[in-house]
Amino acid sequence: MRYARDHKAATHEKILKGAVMRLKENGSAGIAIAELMEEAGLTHGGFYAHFKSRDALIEESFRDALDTTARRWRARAEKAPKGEGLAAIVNGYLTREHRDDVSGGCALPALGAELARSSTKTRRIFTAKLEEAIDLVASQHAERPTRAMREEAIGAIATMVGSLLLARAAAGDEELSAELLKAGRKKALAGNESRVKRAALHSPRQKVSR
Amino acid sequence: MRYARDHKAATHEKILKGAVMRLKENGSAGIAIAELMEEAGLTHGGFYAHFKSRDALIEESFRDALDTTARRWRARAEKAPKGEGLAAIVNGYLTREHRDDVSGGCALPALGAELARSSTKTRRIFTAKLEEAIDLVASQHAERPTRAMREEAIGAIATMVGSLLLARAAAGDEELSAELLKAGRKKALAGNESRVKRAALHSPRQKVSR
DNA sequence: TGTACATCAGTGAACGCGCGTTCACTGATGTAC
DNA sequence: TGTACATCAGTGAACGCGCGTTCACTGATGTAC
Repeated sequence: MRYARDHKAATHEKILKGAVMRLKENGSAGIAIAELMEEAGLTHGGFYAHFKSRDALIEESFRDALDTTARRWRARAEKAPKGEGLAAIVNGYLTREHRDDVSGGCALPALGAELARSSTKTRRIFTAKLEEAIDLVASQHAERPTRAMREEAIGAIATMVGSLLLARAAAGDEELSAELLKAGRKKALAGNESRVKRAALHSPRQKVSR
Repeated sequence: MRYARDHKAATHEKILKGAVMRLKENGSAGIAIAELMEEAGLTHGGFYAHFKSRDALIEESFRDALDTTARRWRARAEKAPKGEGLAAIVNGYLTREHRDDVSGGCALPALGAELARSSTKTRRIFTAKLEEAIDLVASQHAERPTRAMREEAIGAIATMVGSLLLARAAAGDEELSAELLKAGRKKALAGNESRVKRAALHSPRQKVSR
């Protein structure tokens, strides 16, 4: 072969990652094959050696974005000290940095509306990943999970996603946008005051990978 | 003139309302002029007697969607009995009916991600309307608004928008989707238990116009 | 009251551009003998 | 070890389609006289 054994897989990955960034940043309409291939250092004709069609690429991009997002939630939770997992997740999520990093950030605020109109298959992947995230957030409490804790976890996730979505839309108004992040952190963590140090609410700038 | 005095304005409105529905349902990429005009009973060429360009139509559609959304929040709050405004807003918002009515529903979960990448002008309209909604929610308490109440209102709105967004994306899994709505209602109203009858949480099916 | 002209929302053919997709071809490397 | 052939990621011209936009034209009504 002309290239190293894993050369093709690497090119596939390169194209895919570019597509994921564009997908989150501009939606599926923002994915243009020629542009994507040029960015990967190739010409547009070669695209079809890697993907069956543009639609297939988009589907794979959704899947990859959701996978990556779920993996990050897990990593963040595992890294956090016992009993402070939720605060670590929330305070790592609702930051200015995450708000300003649409292409690299969480898939849910960026893709939620498009997910709602995507294929059944893609939406099944979404619900599976969301269940993972719910379990993960619910299990941040020391005790064993209960129905009430599951409900609380769902509410916290919804609050996080909604806050980030609105904070991004309001990004032109820095003050309002910052308020959205702060109120979101407080709301997402409300109901957990007993466990969470109030101080955590005031140190949202901590370095946490997304 | 060939038509009634307000005929042109009526046609303009008809095209616009169709565009708003498509915008919320499929995003700006879902707006096709020929299709839109056909639905309005006209041929595509006539479009330019009403709008300068497709982009101008999209901008006006964003504005109209945000206006309508703000107007509805106000109407719902005014209709509600004193002291139960927040519950009325939340329980009218997080319903299956609203979840399933993307084209007719709230603009924020449907357009949030696109708003983030729209023109400065459009985003300024958004922040103004959001401020209205915040004031409205914050003023649902009997007392006079405080900073803490403003923060709580922002958190409640973020929770509502996030819940609806995720409930729509999860619509294929009816159980999970219903859980998202329910947990969202609870979370949005948390911190207001003293004022809100717990019963309100259990009657989300009430008829409330959106 | 009647006639000529101006107006203008709407028509529908035509244009042009972007973009996804196809396809014959390239050329470096691996494999068979 | 050397030669012929197969492989296949990548090239780039070409095709075709959808769609936004333009434009000359229509025809019913209002207005001027």
